[in-house]
Amino acid sequence: MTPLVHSFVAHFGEMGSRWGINRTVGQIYALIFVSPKPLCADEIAETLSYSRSNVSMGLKELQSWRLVKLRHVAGDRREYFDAPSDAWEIFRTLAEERRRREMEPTLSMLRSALLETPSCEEDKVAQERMKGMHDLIELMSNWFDDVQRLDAQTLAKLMRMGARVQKLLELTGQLKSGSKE
Amino acid sequence: MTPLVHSFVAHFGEMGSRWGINRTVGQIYALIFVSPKPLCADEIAETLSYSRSNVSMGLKELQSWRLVKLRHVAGDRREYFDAPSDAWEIFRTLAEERRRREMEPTLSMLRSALLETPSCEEDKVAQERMKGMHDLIELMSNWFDDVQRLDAQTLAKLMRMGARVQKLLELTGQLKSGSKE
DNA sequence: CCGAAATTTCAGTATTTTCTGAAATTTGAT
DNA sequence: ATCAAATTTCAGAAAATACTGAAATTTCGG
Repeated sequence: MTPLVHSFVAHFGEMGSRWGINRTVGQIYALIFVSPKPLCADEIAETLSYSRSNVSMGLKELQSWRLVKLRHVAGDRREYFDAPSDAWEIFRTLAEERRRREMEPTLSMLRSALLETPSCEEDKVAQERMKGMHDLIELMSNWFDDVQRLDAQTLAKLMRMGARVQKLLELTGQLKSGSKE
Repeated sequence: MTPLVHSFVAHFGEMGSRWGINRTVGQIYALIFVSPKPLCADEIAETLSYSRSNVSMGLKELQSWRLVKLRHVAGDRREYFDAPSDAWEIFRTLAEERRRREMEPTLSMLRSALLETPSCEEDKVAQERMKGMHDLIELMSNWFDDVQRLDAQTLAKLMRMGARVQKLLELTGQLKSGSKE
């Protein structure tokens, strides 16, 4: 590993724990991400000094997140892995997986809590707060879904506009109300 | 704790670990969030059956995330805590803190990696990938910054528009190119 | 400024998570 | 079908993290 790659890999290892993934998984991903060619488990285990079985588990985890893809090399029985190199694609995948793993379970918990009949004043207040949380998460979940469908270029354009979108919104608001009158 | 509150608290405890926070911290937050009045550390420790010192640490953590606010009750020396109940405000705070804790360190690591002179072909490829990641994170970071300044109402409107924003963008694109010709 | 009430710190323990190595299973070329 | 190469599983060891209780510190009413 070159010093450049080493510092990238180390950073992802440390960051991993702030996310839900552990150090090993973070490092494996970083290594695959910057590698010019697909890597096999043995190469990864060797480079990072982890046991073969630990790497096997890490790769399973990364596959479950759809962050790495399995490749086959002609005339080689081993499994090779590479990562999509397009940052947008990675972001989409991550957003989608997180929605599935974090937002959806929370939404369903909130929905069933909101169906309960509050048994006291305390529960009434609790439900109000939960309603606010539910509505926001649902809104964001749907938004993700919509945005997921935009192509990278449009998405980038939108982001670069940033707060200026507000101006656009005001403008269309005026057009609408203008047409009504 | 009523059964309703209990299930909410339990869910946050479990979810906590998918985030970077632990079970205790997740539960403390959930309890404060749905409580109709500010709570003091003793009440929290009692309700959740955690030691007083554990609750103290958890509250410190939540304060560092700016998810709970310290309150004082007249004629009572104890510290009471409550949580902003506006879901949008919470989302903003979280986005801001995560940017600070996750995006900024990564950006600075990437920036210094990109300043290095690549020592081999492998490093060249690595830098290309890092560049893609850097640019996306920077774009998102700036976008967060912009969006942070919009009021809740505008933000909600934007989200509800979802993918239809694209139409708006196409429209303005036409207006612009139209005015040039 | 005293002292009781409250909070924080921290060393040690408990629990959880990660990691390994050996054994079991799967895979695919012959 | 065979069997060696490759992958996976899993029980237990190692490491990291969370939690407690006692002691230290801070805080504020008097």
